Amino acid sequence: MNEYIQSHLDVSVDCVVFGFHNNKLRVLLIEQENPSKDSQHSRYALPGDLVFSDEHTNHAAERVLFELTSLKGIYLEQFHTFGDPNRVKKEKDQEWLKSTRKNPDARVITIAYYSLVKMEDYIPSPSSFAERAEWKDVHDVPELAFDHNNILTKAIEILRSEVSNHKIGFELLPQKFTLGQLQQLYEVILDKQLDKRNFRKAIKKMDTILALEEKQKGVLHKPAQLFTYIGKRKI
Amino acid sequence: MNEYIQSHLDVSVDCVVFGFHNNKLRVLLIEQENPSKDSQHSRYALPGDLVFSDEHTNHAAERVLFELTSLKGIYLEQFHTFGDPNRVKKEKDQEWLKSTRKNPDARVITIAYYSLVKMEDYIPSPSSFAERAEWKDVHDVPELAFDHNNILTKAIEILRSEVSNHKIGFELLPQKFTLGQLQQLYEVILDKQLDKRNFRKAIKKMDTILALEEKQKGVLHKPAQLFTYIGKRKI
DNA sequence: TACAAAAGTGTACAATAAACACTTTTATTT
DNA sequence: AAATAAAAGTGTTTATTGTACACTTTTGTA
Repeated sequence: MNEYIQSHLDVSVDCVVFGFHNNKLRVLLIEQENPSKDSQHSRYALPGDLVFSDEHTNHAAERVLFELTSLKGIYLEQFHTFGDPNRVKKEKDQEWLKSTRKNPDARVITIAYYSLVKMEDYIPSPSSFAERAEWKDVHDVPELAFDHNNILTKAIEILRSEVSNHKIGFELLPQKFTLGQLQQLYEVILDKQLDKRNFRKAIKKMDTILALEEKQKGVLHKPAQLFTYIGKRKI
Repeated sequence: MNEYIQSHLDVSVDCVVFGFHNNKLRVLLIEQENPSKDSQHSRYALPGDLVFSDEHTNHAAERVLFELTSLKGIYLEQFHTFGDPNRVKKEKDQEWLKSTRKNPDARVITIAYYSLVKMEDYIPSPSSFAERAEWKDVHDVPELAFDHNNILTKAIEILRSEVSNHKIGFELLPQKFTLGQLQQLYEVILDKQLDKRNFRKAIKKMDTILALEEKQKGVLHKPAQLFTYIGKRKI
């Protein structure tokens, strides 16, 4: 029988949390506390940390997100596990790990989760090793720690395919929204223009979108009717 | 900062390998070697084992499958990671682990992979702790070790949705196949009847299916034209 | 030569997707 | 009060795709 070298193998979770504001798709990043207090070395990362040995990985994702950003009770959906043995071996990664992890040399397998949140409802505030927690435009994401740029890319891919099927997306908007807002959200996520009439036809056919007896106020044009999403939350 | 209790957390891979024969969808199972040599206690499982600390998890899946079944060079696609801390804590699971693992009490997170193979090309033969390796009809799968019945269920779900989109499936058939065989395969996987004319219309529209200048031989009815799949292998 | 077994083939109808332009309503400005 | 700006709101036509449906052909065997 083989001998399994199991020392120094850790498991983490990373969370890709999407929001939408000012017509931009945003992702929640933290700035990792700078061990040497040399601000040159602090950098952005997805919120993520090690899984406790006795907790469900799904629970770990929720807990870690809360610990780093104070966002509470966010449902996260697992989408991929990243298992490259060298995914945390870059020099900068090692430097940071040495100052924070018990076994900085350990190889880390990470399970990635994603979520969509209404930015109005969740104001992140940093804690634990996060110096800052902030929403960044997905088009304006800097180089991230570890392989987090990869993870984000894969999350966006999945977000797009789910939005195309009208499975998710409403979670990013306020409870009451206009069809114009919903279309803009779709256009930003899918990165293409959609036909207004066809879009509205499709949305109105869905039985999970309810027209309210209420109109937009305080806009300098014809006020739009408000709608709400009454389907079961998928994300 | 939290103290991470990282002792006794292992990571494994489990492989769901599908085959097709005699008009049945089959899955490759191993029979775990019986530690007490009391044949009452041996049982079926998906091929799976711990990941080495320095190997890519994708590589681990391929290696483990080879070690347990001798199937070589099979591309496996990751589909889900199972992270319940109690997924190997049933009495029977513990009993088996005690006789084979260095840290039998360790919680084990498993990354599940699936693959489709031509049964004609791959004849499994057991090794390592596998007493036997055999193809079982998916409708006739016994109670499996750990949470492997769950894992299999999820794999079948994914297989169905990919086959519905004509993304995969051809990998289960011999290199040269008839449209009748392909339709039967689809019907078995999707568990529903398909219309022959509509099915053929759809398949012939695909540019990855090539009609050969060759006919079936030795059948006691009108021999069918043979086709082949020339698309890139997805699985 | 007739029988069994599966191969092979087309059309009509329904549903869905895609292209496309003008009128309406409100708040603000002059 | 009238003109303007800004986005809301609304239908029809055409193309594409999906679905339902039944008979003839070809081979090997009896």
